[in-house]
Amino acid sequence: MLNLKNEDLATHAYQQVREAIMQGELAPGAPLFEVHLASRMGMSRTPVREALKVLARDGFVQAVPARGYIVPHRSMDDLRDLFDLRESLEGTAARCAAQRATDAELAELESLCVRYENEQDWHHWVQIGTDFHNLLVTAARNQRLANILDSLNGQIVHSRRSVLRADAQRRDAATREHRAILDAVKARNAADAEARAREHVRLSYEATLFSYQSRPAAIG
Amino acid sequence: MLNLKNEDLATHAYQQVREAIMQGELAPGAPLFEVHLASRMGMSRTPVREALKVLARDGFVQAVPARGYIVPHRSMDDLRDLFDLRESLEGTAARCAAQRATDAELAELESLCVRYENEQDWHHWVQIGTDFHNLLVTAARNQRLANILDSLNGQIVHSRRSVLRADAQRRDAATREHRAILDAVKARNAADAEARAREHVRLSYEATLFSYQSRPAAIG
DNA sequence: TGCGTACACTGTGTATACACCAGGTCCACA
DNA sequence: TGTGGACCTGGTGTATACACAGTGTACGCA
Repeated sequence: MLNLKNEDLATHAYQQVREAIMQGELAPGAPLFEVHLASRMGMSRTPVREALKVLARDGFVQAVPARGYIVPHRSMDDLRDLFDLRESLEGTAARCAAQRATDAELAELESLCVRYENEQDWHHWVQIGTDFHNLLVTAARNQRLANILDSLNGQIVHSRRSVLRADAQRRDAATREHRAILDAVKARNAADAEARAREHVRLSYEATLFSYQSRPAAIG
Repeated sequence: MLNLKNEDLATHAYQQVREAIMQGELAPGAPLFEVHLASRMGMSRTPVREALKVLARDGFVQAVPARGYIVPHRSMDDLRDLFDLRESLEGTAARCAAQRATDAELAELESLCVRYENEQDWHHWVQIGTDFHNLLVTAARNQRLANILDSLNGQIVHSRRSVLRADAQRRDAATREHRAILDAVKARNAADAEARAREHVRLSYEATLFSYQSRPAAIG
């Protein structure tokens, strides 16, 4: 097959499958067949296989020995593991950002935070929150950290969205927590930035658990 | 090729290449060619490609767009990034272990720690230290965390070994630091366990930097 | 009717073929 | 002698062929 884009097919397959899982088009429990994915994306099995190997390493899909792959169900333990890691790593990101962010980045973070505080439309609000997090991680100047967080966040995007959609109190709290993180980062107070970021993740975990108790399907 | 072992060739290739890099048989800067690796390991390019893709994701090799892979040089920034992540994640591992380790694991950790404190042979001492770390991570009950730490540690095994070999004071300090971590874990004091583990990683980073200033080649 | 076996189907694991691309070399020609 | 371009070499990216494994089903036989 001719490669029309300036990007190899394996990368393309990785992004497509990952996106499909994150959007819920591929639901937990769904088996993933190389042939089907390949024909759906108009390529051969080879790049699809390579993409699936990496997705499995990241935790987006689960390898079933000699039987292929499935989209994994998220158990409560798995959710706990994901949030434990996020707490640790978002904390590190905030700490490093407090030490390393440029003034331009701080200004941009401030601007995002103000928009975050005032945005009414739910979809926009979620997007601004994501942009804020991403910029904070960029400011931490650690590409490995960014890659790991990107992968972890991709795996809980579902539960996060459904919690925030259902819980207005949590939205307000999240907004205040972002502000607290930013204030610490702007003050170049690394220890406080880390503590605030960790607290933020811990509280979202608690909200997620609470939401799960009332509506188990939300986790997915 | 017939698959004689009960393990697929891609997995085998992954382990072989990773091990070769960790042992220094493949030095930083060395180009990695699929064909050569494949013939060296007696398999075709296909499983080797898959292994390299995952190794690149882990950071063990560096993809050169359209030109293959090389064993990456570790810059000072890269070393800093690796240690920042380790500090965060070893801390989390210790915290979780303090909460979740079984009594049998605590007993085994104690036994390893005593052997660590008394071992004279350098190679054995390093091995016991590794076993101690691994058991601590196992006790944390978080497979993702274990995978990430395994990969990070694999990437700094060189500098760690060379620092410890050259610096007897650092060896003594590391021994005391392990003891402090274990005491906190045994006391089920999660916060203290995390703090001790982080301190341990921070101090090894400082020792590594110091070692680098006197003998730059040690980092590799 | 109930059970076991053979076989077709459908998937993965691996090898291989082929297109394409980058870099070096060598030769023709100014 | 210096230079430009054809071509060779050796690599990746992708498609495809083939071997093998697991599962469901249909059929034969007790």
